[in-house]
Amino acid sequence: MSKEKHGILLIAEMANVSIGTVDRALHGRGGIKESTRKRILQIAQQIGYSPNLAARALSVARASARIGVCMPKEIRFFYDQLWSGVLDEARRLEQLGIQFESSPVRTLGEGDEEAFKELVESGVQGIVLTAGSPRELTPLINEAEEKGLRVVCVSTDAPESRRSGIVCVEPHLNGCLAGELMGKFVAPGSEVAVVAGMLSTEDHRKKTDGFSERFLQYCPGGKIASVVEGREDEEESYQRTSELLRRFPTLKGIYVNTVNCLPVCRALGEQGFEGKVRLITTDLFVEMAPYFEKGIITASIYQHPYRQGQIAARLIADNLTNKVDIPPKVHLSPGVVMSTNLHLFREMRKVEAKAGEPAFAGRSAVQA
Amino acid sequence: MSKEKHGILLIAEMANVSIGTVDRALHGRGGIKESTRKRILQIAQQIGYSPNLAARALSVARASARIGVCMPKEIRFFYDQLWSGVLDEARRLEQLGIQFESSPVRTLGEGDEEAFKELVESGVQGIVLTAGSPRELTPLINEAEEKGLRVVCVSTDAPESRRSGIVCVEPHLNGCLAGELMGKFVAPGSEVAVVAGMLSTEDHRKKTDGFSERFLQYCPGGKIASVVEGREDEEESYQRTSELLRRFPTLKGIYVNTVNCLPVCRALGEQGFEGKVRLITTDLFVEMAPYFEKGIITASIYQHPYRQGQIAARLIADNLTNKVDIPPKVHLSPGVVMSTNLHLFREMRKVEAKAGEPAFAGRSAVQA
DNA sequence: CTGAAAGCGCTAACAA
DNA sequence: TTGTTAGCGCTTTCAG
Repeated sequence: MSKEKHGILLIAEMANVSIGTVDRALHGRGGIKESTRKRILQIAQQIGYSPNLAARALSVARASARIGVCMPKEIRFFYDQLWSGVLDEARRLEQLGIQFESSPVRTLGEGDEEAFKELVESGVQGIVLTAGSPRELTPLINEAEEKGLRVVCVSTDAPESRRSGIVCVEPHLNGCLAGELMGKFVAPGSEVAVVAGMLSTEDHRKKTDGFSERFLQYCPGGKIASVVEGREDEEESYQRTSELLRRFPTLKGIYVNTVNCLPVCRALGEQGFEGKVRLITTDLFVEMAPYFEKGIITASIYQHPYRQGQIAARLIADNLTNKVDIPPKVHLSPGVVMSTNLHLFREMRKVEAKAGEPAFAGRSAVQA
Repeated sequence: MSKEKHGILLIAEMANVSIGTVDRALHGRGGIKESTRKRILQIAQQIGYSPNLAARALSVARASARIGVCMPKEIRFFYDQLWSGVLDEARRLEQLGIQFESSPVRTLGEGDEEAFKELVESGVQGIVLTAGSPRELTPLINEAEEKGLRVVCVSTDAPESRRSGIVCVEPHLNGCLAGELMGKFVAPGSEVAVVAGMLSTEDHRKKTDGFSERFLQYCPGGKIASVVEGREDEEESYQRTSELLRRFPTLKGIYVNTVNCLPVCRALGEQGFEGKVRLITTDLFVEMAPYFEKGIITASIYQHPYRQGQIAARLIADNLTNKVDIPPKVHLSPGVVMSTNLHLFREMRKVEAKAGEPAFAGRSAVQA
């Protein structure tokens, strides 16, 4: 048993030819009689042949494909998860001879043009990109695509460009979900507020719009009392929230559509609003945990950063190795984090101090 | 150029040993002097060695790991998604020379012992299993594990067995999440009810318990008015729900913890309870869509069947090819389906008829 | 037009 | 304790 032949060799035997000939048939190379090629393809079809990519990669020695990654290298929040997703997937794809190359940027939108250019010049065939400055990147992306590179945006889009695909949770939908939830959490006729980052940011505006739209739909007689800008600043967010609570003492809910929710939690807690105001936040990181437990955060809208990274990497790899079309849009459904399921998210895992281990002790993580 | 030596061979030459020795050092295998191991690791470190994964995959996949799949072949609901997850992943893993073999059972727990035995006898090295009849399967699983097979349960567990791992959404947690949601949806002091399949089923009982526990915690003064058994029967579920609504006209919420929710929806709709009773269901399939839109279903707890399948397949494959440990438990966080994000779930996708295409033009799907 | 054979880097079984 | 060697499945070159 288990002595069965495989792949190309099997086909060769079935067709009574050598593996060289099979190879020629399979690759449409010249120097083969049309009839034998037909016969061979026939057989391949029939046994459902599919090539062993590892073997191929090994044989051609050069990587069968190189993929570049251009994403923010921030170590906290969201982007670390996004990277994990890409890297975990990269590790598996390396077994197929696909190489990944990274050209990280410091923070979203900071120097991403240079980083992108660098990748293009290094000759990669595909790029995973968080488009921090879409306007500036668009021409570069178009140029790259023209040259035959596949560009897949992840998390942050460059919608006007001709990128091959985008993997994200739509901001508008993100807001909508928060709105629906809020609408169902609070009593009809309630007043709620939104704490955004900066409304000038496309992303935050869309979330705010989505929220308002859906909230009003699901909360009869409800009202958006105010939309304040926290400007991504700790202190400012805290102040503005406090002010908000003073101005609208009967407020029933707050939606924070940026990652910067801790100041809001603090304000809510210190001023005795816990339990009185439903707080819906965005994204997830360890520091939020205590606020879930105290009941200050009612729910958070989770964007699956790890999965986004994973999917983006896969899309490009599949396209490059198997010619699978890249779907123009992959829109994930956001998750809902509540105190019950909080501990199941990757972000809540204790960072286990992992002693340096030989690079080769292959390990691969699984997302939860 | 390019005539340079690489990898393990390079190290071997630098250390004046054979590649065999290098391999031993790198893998912490026995039978090597501590001093030479040190020296070799030293060098590896220094030249920044990283293994050629393609080569490794090729070398190790020689025994062509074979993995068996034993899951219900039901074409609707949940299990079709579970299969998709496994099969999509299988397709990718086949590129690494891993073979999958299936031994489907008709419905959960029906003839799974035979199916399982068959797989074991066919000589697979790992099995993905939905343990429909855990009691009966346990000895078989133990026997298999004893022989060195890796058994990973998915979705339905055999907790008493020595299976290598389980991938699932915990039923208890499932109920808890529903309970927390319900507790936050309805006003304090509300009465709600549970429609279970059969309380004799472990799974349904745990869900019911979780729900009660959390609901009472999050809804001050709340009460579980009744727990009825639908017994997985259309008509019976309908009748019992109607009766329930008659007996408790002020009911504020219902939690259906089985897939069989349509009769409940019907009852609710026909008797004019839409909007008055918050309905939380379990799982997702197309026929539920209209009820979301009409506002009859407020939310559904989603168990990510596709992902469960995917992960289970990966765990075994990683273990077999890369010796990665199988985590004893992978507990996914259930998703929350609401009308806003409904359309983003796989279950809602139109089934596209795909014409047959060359087997080797590999295609692979991506989950959303 | 077709066959034979040499690797690609790594693992594992067997020798020494 | 270490070295040698036979593959893994595929590409590619060189002979027929």
